[in-house]
Amino acid sequence: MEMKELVALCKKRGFLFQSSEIYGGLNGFWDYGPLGVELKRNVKNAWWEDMVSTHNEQIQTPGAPATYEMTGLDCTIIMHPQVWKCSGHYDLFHDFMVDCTESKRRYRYDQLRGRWVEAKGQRVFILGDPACENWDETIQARAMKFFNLRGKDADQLKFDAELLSLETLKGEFSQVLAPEAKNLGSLTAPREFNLMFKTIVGALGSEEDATFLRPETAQGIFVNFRNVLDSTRIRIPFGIAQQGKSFRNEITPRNFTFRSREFEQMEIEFFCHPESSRAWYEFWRNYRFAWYEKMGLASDKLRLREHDQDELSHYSVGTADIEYAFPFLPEGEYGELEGIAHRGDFDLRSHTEGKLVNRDGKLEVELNENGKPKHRGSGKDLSYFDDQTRERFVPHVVEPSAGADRATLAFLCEAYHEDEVPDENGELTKRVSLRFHPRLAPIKAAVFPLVKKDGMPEIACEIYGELKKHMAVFYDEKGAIGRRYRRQDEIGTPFCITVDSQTLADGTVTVRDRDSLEQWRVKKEDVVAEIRARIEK
RNA sequence: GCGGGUGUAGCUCAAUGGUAGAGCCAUAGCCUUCCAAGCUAAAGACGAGGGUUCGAUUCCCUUCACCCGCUCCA
Repeated sequence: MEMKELVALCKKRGFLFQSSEIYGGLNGFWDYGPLGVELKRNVKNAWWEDMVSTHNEQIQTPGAPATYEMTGLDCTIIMHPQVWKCSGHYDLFHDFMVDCTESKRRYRYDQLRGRWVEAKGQRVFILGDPACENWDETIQARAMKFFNLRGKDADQLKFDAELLSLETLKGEFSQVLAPEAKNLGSLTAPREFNLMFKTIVGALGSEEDATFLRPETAQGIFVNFRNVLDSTRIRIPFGIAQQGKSFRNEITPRNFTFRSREFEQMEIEFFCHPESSRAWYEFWRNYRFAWYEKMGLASDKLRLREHDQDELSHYSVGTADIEYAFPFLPEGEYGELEGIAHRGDFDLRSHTEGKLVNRDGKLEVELNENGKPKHRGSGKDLSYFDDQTRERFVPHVVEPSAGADRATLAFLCEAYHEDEVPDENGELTKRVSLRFHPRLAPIKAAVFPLVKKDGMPEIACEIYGELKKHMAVFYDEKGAIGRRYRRQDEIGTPFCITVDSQTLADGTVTVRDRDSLEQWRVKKEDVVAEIRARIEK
């Protein structure tokens, strides 16, 4: 399937529109249409039901190390600015970048390193490529080339001993050779890329009142950890779930809704004893993977990828991504649906003590030049006291963090299906159907009178009314029956119910299955029970 | 943010420095007894802004969006 076809279908049938389309659109923002909103809500509801509201804390979930409790929260998008300083986002999301006007490449300012070198009476600062494996070798080779020296003349190069960050040059780049440039001074001054959306609280607010739209929902859970403990009788191990919008000022939004600037997350922060955190991490990783399979993603397009040690965030003991082979990615590549991160006690401790950094494998408060905490914590005790063991500890956190829009997009991609169906003359014609899991389908059933006479519309309307009390249903009496079936196939309606002449004789109607095209007869008063049973199956 | 490409109706495609045309889809009606049939009617577009011109969808500039590659991706 080409991504183009899916994008076209999404627009044609009202799943997704470009935001502000009549004004030309806005890069990185998308609107859900009448069917899209139902689909996405079904995805979010399935997640919430399966993870939170139908979770039974009295029974040990298969694969779980123990029984556990689940509860929820809904926190604000704008939070106290200190939240983002202690979480690390403030520092991490303020990247300074330099552009090379010669090679048209962009580099992270803090990642560029080089050495001063003198030869032929000229002193220049030569940068290595941030991706290179050996800085000294790379810089040596580039210096030889720049000064046009042969191998035997290598001793003419006089290097300063130290490998220096570009930051030490304080913006004076006229003698700098950029990593892929041939001439000196091709780098622009460092420019700030703010990945968090900034806004001002208060009508007369100034820059000092600047706040940020949250770049993740997780922090709302951490800062409310104490509130949840104190207002409920919940005991560790337990999880707090939250769904909601987050915002990241992505440099390059791309690939339909996959990387959007405004997106919705479905996150769980799971709190447990440090000693069992590894086991819980493994449980959540497998449990969440199985959920996507259960909801219909093909296992050969899904992948569970453990991050390498050097890829891990500084506070994480382990992270795994659940990835899906999106059709817009090259063959063999996968895109992230959900990350399951072991976050240790980084978050709770940061919000108590101040922003932490990893020093030789130990988390310590990051200090500023005066030896004071760089970002002060709340000072509030976020530890946990276990009455059974009389032990006090800071819980460790396992975080399954999913993208609601990415999951919705994956379900759309997976559902898209083309096949051939015989028309009324027995000739094969192309059919497009969206094979959603019935729980996710925006419309669960459609009701048709076969023809618009003999009282069939009245009976169909009656069945429609009964179904409508329980689910999203569609009624259609317009046009040929085949056309009505096709329309429902294209929006993924799993069942079509048709009133025909036999209904008038024996009170049964036909139920048609979207995928197999099979039809069977059901008493009209049993239709609601029949459809509900099949959706829940 | 850089380079290349593309913007005409919901979709596919025309034509034109002087009233923008068709097919499909969708809409309403007729007809129709199970998988996009037929007939009728009505509806629908030059991405946006500016310039040149008597007149610009067409020529020029800017901008926006999308696609591909690079960059970025907590």
